[in-house]
Amino acid sequence: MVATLQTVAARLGLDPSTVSRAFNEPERVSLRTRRRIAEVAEELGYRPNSAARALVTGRTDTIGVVVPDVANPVFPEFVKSAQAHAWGNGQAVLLAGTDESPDREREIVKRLLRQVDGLVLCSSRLDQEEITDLAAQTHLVLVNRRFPGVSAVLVDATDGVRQAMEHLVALGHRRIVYAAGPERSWSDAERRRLLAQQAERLRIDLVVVGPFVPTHEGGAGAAEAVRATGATAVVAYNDLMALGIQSALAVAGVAVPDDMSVMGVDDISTSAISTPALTTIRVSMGAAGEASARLMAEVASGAVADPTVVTLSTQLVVRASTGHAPSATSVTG
Amino acid sequence: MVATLQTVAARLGLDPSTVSRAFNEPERVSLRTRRRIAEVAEELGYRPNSAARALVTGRTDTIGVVVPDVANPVFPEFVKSAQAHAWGNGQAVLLAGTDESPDREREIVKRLLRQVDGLVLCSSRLDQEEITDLAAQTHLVLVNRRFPGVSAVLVDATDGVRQAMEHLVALGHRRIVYAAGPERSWSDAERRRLLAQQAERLRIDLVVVGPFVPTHEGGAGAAEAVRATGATAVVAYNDLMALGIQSALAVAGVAVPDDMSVMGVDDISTSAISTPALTTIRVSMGAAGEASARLMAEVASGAVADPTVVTLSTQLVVRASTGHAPSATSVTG
DNA sequence: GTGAAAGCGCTAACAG
DNA sequence: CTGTTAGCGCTTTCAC
Repeated sequence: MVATLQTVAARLGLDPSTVSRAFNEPERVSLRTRRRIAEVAEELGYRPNSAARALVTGRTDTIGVVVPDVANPVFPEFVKSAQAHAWGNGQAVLLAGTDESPDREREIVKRLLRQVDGLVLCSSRLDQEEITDLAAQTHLVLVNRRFPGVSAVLVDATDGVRQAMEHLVALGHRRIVYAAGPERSWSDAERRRLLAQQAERLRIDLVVVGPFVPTHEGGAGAAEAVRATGATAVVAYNDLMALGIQSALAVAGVAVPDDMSVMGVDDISTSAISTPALTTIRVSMGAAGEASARLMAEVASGAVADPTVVTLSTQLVVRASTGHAPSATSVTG
Repeated sequence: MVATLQTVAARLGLDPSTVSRAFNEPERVSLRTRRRIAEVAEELGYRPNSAARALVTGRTDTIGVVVPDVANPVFPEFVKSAQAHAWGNGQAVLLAGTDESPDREREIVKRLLRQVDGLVLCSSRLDQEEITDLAAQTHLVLVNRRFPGVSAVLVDATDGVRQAMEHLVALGHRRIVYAAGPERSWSDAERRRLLAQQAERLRIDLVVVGPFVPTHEGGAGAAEAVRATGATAVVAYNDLMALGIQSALAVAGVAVPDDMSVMGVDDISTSAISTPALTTIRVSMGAAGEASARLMAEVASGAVADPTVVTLSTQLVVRASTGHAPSATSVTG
């Protein structure tokens, strides 16, 4: 038999409402009663029933976090940070993974919708119309996707991409290939755009191959196409792919960075300890998680939620995989 | 204005209970009415209010998953699998990380207790008394910890450890060091026990150093102590530590596996692509996640929940980090 | 400073 | 097959 407010109240000859107040508006209850209540509540092991509370207040103190793939190394850091900060704001986190499937994402969002105060959607693949619809029904924070009128946490790869391209050009590369990620991804489109812009500015060739599945395997599968372009350096959609490309190149007898420089995006923990260590454009997913949680907390506090866009900057981390200049024979420029 | 059962019912001149039945016990409602309800519900965008449902049914269709560290590479796979399977069973997953702190774990459990149908506790550091208490209040599944009368998913390292020790002995190692993990960890105690047992059986020396923090940094910090033992092979509490040890040994000019063999436990994804690739005792956290979700689903279905213990076996994966025999000079046996 | 009463949205007997 | 009724545990006016 679980203790409820009524149990506690009855035990003290009080009304449930008083006990409720003792927890929610302590200043409106005399110190003496408050203490007696605290004591009995503790003794009975009273814990508030969140469903009952949610039913009357309309708030669940829970947010939903939806990511494409929980096991993809970029997300754990994001989820960890988001969870920790949400918790600090009194919110629990419902986590779900879409397996990169829009259908699944739709289904998840639909089910989660009414049991959370807000939804954080990472790299959402939903249609514009669906996003609009959703934004009307709940508080929404988009990560890695920009949408008019909706709060978002965006990674601005401008700095990182500029540094990356300048780095490669300084090393003597004149033809660079981008191994693209998921077709409908906002991040991918953004990276293409920035790379093209820098390539033009620096007057070098940029060629794109893909799309590829943004995993280690996807990268391994991309290696052949990458080589076929005749480029001396490859920038992959993310570190996982870059690592996969490195592995496949190693198997094919292509030396990194001597025959081909490799670069990723994210700076997942493995990148620092791979061989060769991977040069990468660092994205702080922890910061992204924190920002998401903060936006959600503002929303929950009932603040007038003007859509807010938080932009996180990126930075090049140079490691061994782009360490040397390309060998003379492979330079085309 | 959000649509409720009442809204839908009113629109059709029906009673809310009929609409409720249309969703929960469709066979008790005529096809015609059911269709009209479906149509209006769709049109109004009706979504059930889970708080209201939970309040009356007593079930939240949500389970809590508590892990020490969301970003620790062993857990994402676990969480992913648990979430996916729980979802398949109609349950959402509330995720929380304890930061390896018992106090935080206590606090989390306390808050989650009344908003879930059950709790999956990974590597819990709670006191025995607290576990007993908790088991009385909710459905409990322990992962990596055995406790009388409580369902659990356990990793049986027996096979893996035996294979590991035989492998090392076959390579000529006669003195092996175990770099221990967290003091209060059931897994750590278990690994010590099994290693000692095998060492005795195989008549070789086993020495233990630690405890260390079970991270890459913790491993790096352990390297010196490991060397000081004069052992020719080290088994670390987990892959993260093993990788850290490898890094630190490399810096110190100790060749792996020539001067020292290194072995971990878990087979996290990084282990396969580190240099040298890490020999490890593979633990399938995905299987553990699935098993946890299954136990929780049984519990939720109201089945008489005899405590069930699921045991997962382990297997040695040999890679380069134990590839050679120890060099002659360093063999003591 | 505390009590009384109403109701959040839904389900679960029980009637009809 | 459908309507009626009651109530889950809590918060929130409104009285006193």
